Amino acid sequence: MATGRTHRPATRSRGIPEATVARLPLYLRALTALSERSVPTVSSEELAAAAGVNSAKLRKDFSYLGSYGTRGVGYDVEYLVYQISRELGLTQDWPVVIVGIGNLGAALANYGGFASRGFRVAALIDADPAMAGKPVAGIPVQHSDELESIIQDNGVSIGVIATPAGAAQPVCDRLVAAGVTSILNFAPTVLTVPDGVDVRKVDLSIELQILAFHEQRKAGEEAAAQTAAAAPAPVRKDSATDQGPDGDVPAVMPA
Amino acid sequence: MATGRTHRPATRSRGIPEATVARLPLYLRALTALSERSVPTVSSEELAAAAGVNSAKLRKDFSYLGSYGTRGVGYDVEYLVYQISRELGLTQDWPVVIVGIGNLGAALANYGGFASRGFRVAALIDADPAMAGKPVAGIPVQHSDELESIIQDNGVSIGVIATPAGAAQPVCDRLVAAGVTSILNFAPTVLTVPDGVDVRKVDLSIELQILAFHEQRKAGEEAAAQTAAAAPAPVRKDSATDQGPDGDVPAVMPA
DNA sequence: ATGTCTTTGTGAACGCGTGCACAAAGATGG
DNA sequence: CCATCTTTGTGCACGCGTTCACAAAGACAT
Repeated sequence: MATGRTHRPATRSRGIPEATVARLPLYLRALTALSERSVPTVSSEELAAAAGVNSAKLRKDFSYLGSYGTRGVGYDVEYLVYQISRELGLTQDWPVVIVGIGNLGAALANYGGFASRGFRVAALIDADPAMAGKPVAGIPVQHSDELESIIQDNGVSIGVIATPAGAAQPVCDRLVAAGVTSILNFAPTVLTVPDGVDVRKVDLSIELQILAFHEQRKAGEEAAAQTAAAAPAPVRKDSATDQGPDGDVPAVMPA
Repeated sequence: MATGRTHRPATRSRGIPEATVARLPLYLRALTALSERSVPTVSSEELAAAAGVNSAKLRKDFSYLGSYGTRGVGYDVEYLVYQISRELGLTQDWPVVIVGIGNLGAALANYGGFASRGFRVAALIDADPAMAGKPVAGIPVQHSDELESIIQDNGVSIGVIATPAGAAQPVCDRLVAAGVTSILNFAPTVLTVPDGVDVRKVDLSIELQILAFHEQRKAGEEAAAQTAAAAPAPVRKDSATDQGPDGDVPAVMPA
């Protein structure tokens, strides 16, 4: 999972559990595919398989939205698409700004999945004056000086941060001060925001590290002890005898 | 959170809870920053603040790894960096292939966070023959025909999929058949893999939709009923009286 | 109209994750 | 060597999320 919500202790928003909200876009995507194939109805079992979840979980998720199914038949695809879209707030248009137009920012600007779901890239913003005016994905990049006016003129409430780590917090502060209340953060930093502002984080490096953990387990399930002995472990600092430079003695659990 | 693990029912890997594993990279990043500033020790309170988590949670997380702290003092930064790195499997080199060198794939290839953590981009692979040989991030792109041999020659066990949605499952199948057992998927699709293969998913569109949900709640906490009445809701299919085309009558809960 | 069959919606049990609160451990000063 | 102070490590309770299993509801055939 490349994401982690920034605290918010599972604030069950109006009775819909956070875990359910996180799955709704998944259902929506599967339903949209069915809709394009003109499939009229779908059972919880089929839809769950398409979304990669347990069917009981899916039914419970939908039960939080209301009773939208028909027993013995299933769910009306079009109707459900509309209900989920409305619940997620996708029936309205969300102007979004992307700050930091490097490789990743450019990739995001070109990403088609935004426009198709009610998200509109209102502006691309970068701190580099040389970038200003250059079109990326058909939109001219604007300089960060104009950040505040862009936010206010377009009524932007969602900001995407794709800057280097060091610039993320200052940019975040300016976005929030200008009126942004939801932030998607791609910079590898912990952002501090006031109450009432939502932050979601996408961290590519963390995802890989989690994969590496499981990979290591799979690979070294039998040869684990061997590698542990071979790797040079830093000596644990013992405050009483701490005078020489760090040695190469492998750390062993003291008795 | 831009990620969601693909089932694996919280498989507590060797006693370390999945939730803890997901936080270890966060601690590691904070610790690395401290290490660069030559800070010798850190308390759970300080480190927790830097990582953006509760200090009790942090201590419990570390307790799964062992007793690496000193009461009254805190944790030795260098020692802890090593222990977490080892636990995550970052003391060894992980060759990684990136498949699909579009905007996103190129951004990933250029992303510095990989190399700095023991991940090495072994190859860039794309299906477009016109891309073959073109250098991206200093690495020449190779054609998908060579996917299997690249995987095997380099002993790659982690693959990153940054292709369009339609190509993701076939690419995934080929990766798995060639020996890859961990996949980081950026394509907006549910991947089906055999047991023993880990899949993590990063979905930009889903993250934005979750933000939109909370944004909508914040914005329309008082004007909710109003917008619901204004939006044109598709009529619910009533199987008994289903003859005309869809009307515009707002759907209302039947008595 | 009645019976059968399918599929939903949900009550209930269970397990994981979180956070409190405190005892144990060690450092530090006199 | 003893007292005090800091900080870790963890037992415990609570709440969220998941899953099972089944009753209720409706479609459909006869």
